[in-house]
Amino acid sequence: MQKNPVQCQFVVALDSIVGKWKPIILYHLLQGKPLRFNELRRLLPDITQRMLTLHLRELEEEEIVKRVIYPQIPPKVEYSITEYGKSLSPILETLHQWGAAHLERKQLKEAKNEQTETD
Amino acid sequence: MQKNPVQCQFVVALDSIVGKWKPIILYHLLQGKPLRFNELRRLLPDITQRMLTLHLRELEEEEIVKRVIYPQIPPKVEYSITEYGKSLSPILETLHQWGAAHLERKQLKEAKNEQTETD
DNA sequence: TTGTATAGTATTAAAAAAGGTACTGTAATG
DNA sequence: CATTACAGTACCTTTTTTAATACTATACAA
Repeated sequence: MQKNPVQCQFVVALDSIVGKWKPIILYHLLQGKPLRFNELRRLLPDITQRMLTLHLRELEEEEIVKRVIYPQIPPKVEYSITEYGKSLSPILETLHQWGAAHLERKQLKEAKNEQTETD
Repeated sequence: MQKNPVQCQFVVALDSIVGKWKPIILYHLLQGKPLRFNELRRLLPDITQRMLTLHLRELEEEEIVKRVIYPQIPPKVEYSITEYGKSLSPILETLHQWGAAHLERKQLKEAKNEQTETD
């Protein structure tokens, strides 16, 4: 990892939200309702337990996500967004909007290409 | 890559700016001045030619960066941000701000820990 | 007694990303 | 004549990320 100070702020921010599953985990947790481990699994049908664990640990480490263990059997663990984590909301929002526009643009272009090909 | 529609917009947006060097390449190009290949290399002292080429190609593919070849010898190629690429500006800006705050927070916390340890 | 649900861990394998080094061709410079 | 600048490409290795599978413990239900 380059130690370039200019890059740092971007990288720091991106590290917190990048990862194959982090954006969607955050998306769900930002809805506000705490979610249990298996609830998250069901919301991300293709994630493996290992990957979910790893990403949640990273998010917890950065105090973006809070992990609460209820000492019961069978075990219960709830994950929720922290106040600090909520500050990511504008970033996610901006990304989502840009992504949507980007997709639309791509699709328009593809449609145009198909048209000129059949002309 | 998960084909989850909820994740798509995030992933699409992130793909355009994520990569070990993309944010800093974009940062420099967003200054407005077109940059030559080797100028970029000098600005990113640790990047290899190969990595710079690959990232620039990806950015070009997405029409975020424009590549102009001047048929001279020695060759001259200029990279610049496109109008479309400029639309990434708010994302980068938001990320940069959040990253700066996140770093500050981390440093404050470390300082606090050191203090309590020496108490 | 077998199976289910819970929230994971451990181990190994595969795939993707990044890095390192050498090499191209042409012209100008020392 | 050797070196430098330019903008890369080709080939190979290392590192990182992701995936797959099996396993843990406990309690409850059929």
